[in-house]
Amino acid sequence: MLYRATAKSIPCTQNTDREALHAALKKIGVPVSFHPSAEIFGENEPSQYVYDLVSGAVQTYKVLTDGRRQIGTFYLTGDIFGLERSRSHTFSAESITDTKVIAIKRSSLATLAITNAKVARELWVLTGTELQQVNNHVLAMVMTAQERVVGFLLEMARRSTTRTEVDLPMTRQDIADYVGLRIETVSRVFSHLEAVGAIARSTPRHIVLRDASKLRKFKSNL
Amino acid sequence: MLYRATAKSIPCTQNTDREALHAALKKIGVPVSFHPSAEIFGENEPSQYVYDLVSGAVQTYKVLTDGRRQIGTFYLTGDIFGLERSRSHTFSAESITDTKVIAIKRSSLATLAITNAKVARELWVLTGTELQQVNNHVLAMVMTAQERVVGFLLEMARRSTTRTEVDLPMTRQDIADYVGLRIETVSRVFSHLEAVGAIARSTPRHIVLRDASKLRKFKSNL
DNA sequence: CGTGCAGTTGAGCAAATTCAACGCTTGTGG
DNA sequence: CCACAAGCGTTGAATTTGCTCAACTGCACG
Repeated sequence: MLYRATAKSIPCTQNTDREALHAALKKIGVPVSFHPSAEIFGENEPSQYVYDLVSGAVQTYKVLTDGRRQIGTFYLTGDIFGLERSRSHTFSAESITDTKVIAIKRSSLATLAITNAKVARELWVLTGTELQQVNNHVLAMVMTAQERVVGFLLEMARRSTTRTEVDLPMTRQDIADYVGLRIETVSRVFSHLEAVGAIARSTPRHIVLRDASKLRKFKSNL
Repeated sequence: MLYRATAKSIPCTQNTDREALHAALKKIGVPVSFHPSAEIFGENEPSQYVYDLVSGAVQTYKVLTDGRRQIGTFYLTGDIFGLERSRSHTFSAESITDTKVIAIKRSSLATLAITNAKVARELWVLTGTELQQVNNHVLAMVMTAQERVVGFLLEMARRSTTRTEVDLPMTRQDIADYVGLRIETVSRVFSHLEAVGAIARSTPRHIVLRDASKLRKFKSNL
């Protein structure tokens, strides 16, 4: 299994370190599979495992008392999730598609981190990257509907292999709950982006970025 | 100088650990003072120091290309800020009021963390708490204007010594830029809260929580 | 005593939500 | 194989929320 490089934007850490981490985790973890919409862990559950996402897609979320749902993060192939300081998870996690992970016991990981300094630092980098992403999420939340959806699309494209085509594993509802909009608003933005020729849709889930520069103009901020 | 306990909600760490950290930082750091609105560090500057806030108030922020400003966090007495994984700061930091800090060289802190395991863990706890707070910030951003402002007030009250009275060090603009609303909207919510008897204002900055349960009803979520 | 800044308030407007209907695809049972 | 129900996505019209623009107050400072 070859892992996609996900930490290219962090200059102080080589991709090789990340790949070394994946390799190390593979040795001490066990493979687990999930069907779509399966709960991987629940909010407030003790956080016993860390997960290395081999294939598929996962989202973390919280359900508010008014029934609304906020999605914290989408994780794609090569991402590591469930790594939390606190004893219990602050979000729930569920598979979006058919998903394969390597589940690593926290205790095993702690042992590994002690013996392997590179692994320890890579885990530290990982949480730092997570913090940075959540900060960006806050920034996204003050943008207009268009900017949020475009930002989401560009982010997904950046994380995809092709960079110009995106296969969205999640529903419109998931996207809406991620960017903090209603499902209809997300749909309208998609339609508008297609109408002005910025994107094309073969199916609702398969998006082609026809004009990335035009797309970026819709999301000039930051 | 006695430090206020800020980590009461984290059961696995005693306040004594936090106080030990403050004491240790005081030994290896140097005291620095700032006038109001002074830049403590800038976005993208190399992060050379970590700061222990002795008195006053500090905010971190980012300025977007459209001129708007997003405030990341408000730091009050006893908080530690500037602790970042990356080589350079992702936010700017400025003093809100007259402010005294202990500035600790990153390198000194690293040395200390190696020799003192308790300090090392406390720093880890610190960043974890930060991540949790930013996650809460994302949640806040999908709430209504009232819920955001009430949430902000309750949070400030929780961090204050009295719990029922708040002396806001920041302007309405700062609050607005924190919760992602316009200054007028923030002002209107304050006025409304006062009209229904949930709060009282002697000056615009001094808020008395007259009816905390009524206040909490405005912010039922989470 | 005027000037400037912080905060408040009002009226009209724009953006996103709400409510509702409808199309497309998929899967299931007759 | 077709009928039909269910889920996902899209679209339209009315409504609501928060924003924009504007005026005005109170206070601090020169």
